[in-house]
Amino acid sequence: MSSPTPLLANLNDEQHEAVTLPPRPALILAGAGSGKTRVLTTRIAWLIQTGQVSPGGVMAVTFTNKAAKEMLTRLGAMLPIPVRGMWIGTFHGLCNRFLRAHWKLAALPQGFQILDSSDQVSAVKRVIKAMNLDEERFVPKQVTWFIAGSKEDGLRPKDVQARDENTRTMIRVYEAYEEQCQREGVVDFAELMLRTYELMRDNEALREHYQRRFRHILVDEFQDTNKLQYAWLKMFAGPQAAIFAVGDDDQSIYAFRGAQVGNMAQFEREFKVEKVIKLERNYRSFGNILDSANELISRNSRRLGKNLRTEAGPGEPVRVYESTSDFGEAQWLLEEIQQLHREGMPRSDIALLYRSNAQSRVIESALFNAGVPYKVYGGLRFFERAEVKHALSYLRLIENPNDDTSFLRVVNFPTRGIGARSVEQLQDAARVSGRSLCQSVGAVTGKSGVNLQGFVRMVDDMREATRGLTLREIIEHMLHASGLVDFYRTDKDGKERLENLEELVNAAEAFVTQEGFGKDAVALPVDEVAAVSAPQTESVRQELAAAVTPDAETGEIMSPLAAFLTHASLEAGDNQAQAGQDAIQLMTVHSAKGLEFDAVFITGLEEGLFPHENSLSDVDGLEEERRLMYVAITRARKRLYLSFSQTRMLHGQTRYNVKSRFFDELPEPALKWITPRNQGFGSGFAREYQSAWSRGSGMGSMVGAGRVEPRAPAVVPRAPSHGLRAGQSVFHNKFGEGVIVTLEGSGDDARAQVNFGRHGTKWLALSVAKLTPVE
DNA sequence: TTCACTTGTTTTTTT
DNA sequence: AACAAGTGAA
Repeated sequence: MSSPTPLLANLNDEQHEAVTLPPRPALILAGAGSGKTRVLTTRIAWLIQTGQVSPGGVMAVTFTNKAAKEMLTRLGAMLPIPVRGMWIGTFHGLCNRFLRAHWKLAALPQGFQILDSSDQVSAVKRVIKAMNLDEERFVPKQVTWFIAGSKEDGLRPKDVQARDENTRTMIRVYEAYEEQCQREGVVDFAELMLRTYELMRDNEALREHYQRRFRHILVDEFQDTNKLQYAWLKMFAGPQAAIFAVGDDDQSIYAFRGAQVGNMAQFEREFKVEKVIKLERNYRSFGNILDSANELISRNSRRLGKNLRTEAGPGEPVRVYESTSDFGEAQWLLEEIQQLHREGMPRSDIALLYRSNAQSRVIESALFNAGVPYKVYGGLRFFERAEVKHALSYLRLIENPNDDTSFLRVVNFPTRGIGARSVEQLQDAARVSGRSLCQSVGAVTGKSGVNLQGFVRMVDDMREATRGLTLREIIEHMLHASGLVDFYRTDKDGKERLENLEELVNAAEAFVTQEGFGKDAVALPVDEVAAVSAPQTESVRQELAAAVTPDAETGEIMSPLAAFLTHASLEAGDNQAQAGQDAIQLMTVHSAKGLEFDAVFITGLEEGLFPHENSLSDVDGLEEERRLMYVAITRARKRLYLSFSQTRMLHGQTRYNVKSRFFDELPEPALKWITPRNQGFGSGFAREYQSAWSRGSGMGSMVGAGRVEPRAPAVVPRAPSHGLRAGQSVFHNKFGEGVIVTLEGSGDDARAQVNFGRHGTKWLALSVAKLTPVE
């Protein structure tokens, strides 16, 4: 290195090597907490600063808006020059950009709108209804899943293999759904990707243009890419671009939605990556935490292989706590948290993680009752709230009256005497004429027809009245003219909803001022024209120029309203924007990915819950659960707590659980089983004991081995004639030790449901099976 | 058309 | 337990 750049000053050797790799396909295996984002952004800055590429020649793709924003922010701090013309964004955001510029070639209307997942389900539902199919057999959600899955495999209806009658029908639905979307001028998320991919594939001039342009393509979280995204990247990269893929196969936790970890190995092979660089030095956690993570994940097969190390020393042990009930677990969490907070740890540096959302309830009530501020992630997001979706539907109808999804959503909300019957008539009429609902209102006779026409006129009036107004004024007018404001004002719990509608106005205002609306839609084609004005393909230049030709009527390239609606679908808003007070962080393990905290509590570590019972059937499922656990562990900086409970309320009934197998996969020396404290609520009931049962499977490193006392179950079940009770530990010759979950029947019919941990939960006839009580 | 009641469902989630 | 979706009566 002739002149050391300050950019690279604080990188370790591995990072340095990754950042300064020659412009060839590269694969970086970046462990948790190894400075992945840093490498990614420094690489971009370095490439630009050393003049190897102009900002316009860089594309950087992420999965979430958050990651994209973070990358932009960090880059902004590194580079003095504004990063204009760089394509940094999510896969879908970049596709949106692309399709806004090439809408004509993509056969889309200029103002095409994007369906979010719930819109998509209701659109599919309509197709299923229109085709007179049985909704029991063809569940809209599942069919939607099928369609999205097909698209993510790059398959159009004609390409999908019709293995059986069922699939054949779903393909017909897929086909009809596509027609419907095209007719209504809407696209779903997968369509954004597929449409972009196909246009690149089929249009040589465009392909050459973009392939020549992007010299460097950087991909974050590569392990989460699906088949289509992989093909998409290949299409944009062409033969000469350098793809810089960063990922961690051990953190692949989205296989259930189509992510293919195999893409990493495939990439290595297909792009002839000479040397895979591993970032294994961890800057986040102490040794005991990392040892636990390493040991656990080593149980997975088919890994690319990677071991995290730290120079921070072992730190504190990983604390393990067993509780008799989920309630007790929550109490313990509460006390532990308060202790940490008293010791000076900010609440926002403490995370409570769980496998599934339903588990948050108990914890929430414990925190709530104690008056501890907390924040739950993963609830309804802003743009997904019913009242906001209603408002957005009106706005969409102003923009595009043929958007039937929106039409149906609000045609009778607030109620205006248009019931199911009227809507059905209207849909029939529309089907016959092949036109949109809005265009078909004239065909419905009688009182229904009058009401329907009244609705359409109302929307038309809105469109007329808001012409030329600012975005804020448009929304305010719509809120009143639609009757939404009046409706929620009289509604008994409409106050909060009204506030959300007010918030929508603010969001729009912020969108216009801060973002500079339609940044993606407008500025980029303009940039694109500039970028290609030189010796590029003339046809592409013309195409791009056409895309930025203003609308003859309004003079706008894309209306602020259309741009805002796009923004609303592509970026659903924060999960729950509770004011910035210092609060405990509650979230699922999935949503914790990418975050880090001083103290992390992983709760509900029970067989059937974590690992989840639905994942136990196959090896892949279990390995994904293990990766999930790995992700959870590696979120912790200083302290890690693991907890489980013998009983838990689930779906309204008490379940008896066995501790998670993951405990057997952690290094004993790193763990410390902590003694239950006096819980301090009432006498006789809630004192917790270490049960003999829990010590069964070889956890030799128990501390304080002397205090084995008979367990006092939280709720003492009645003892029937066979002498067994729910919650009791039993031994079975074949399945080993288990816990009785439920008992049914009596005499010869008596049956027991027993949870045998890794052997699963079984129903056993007591007259046949020999169950020996263990105590 | 609407309201009250019954029934069924319940992993993880971004765009 | 909690919520959505469906059903039946006014």
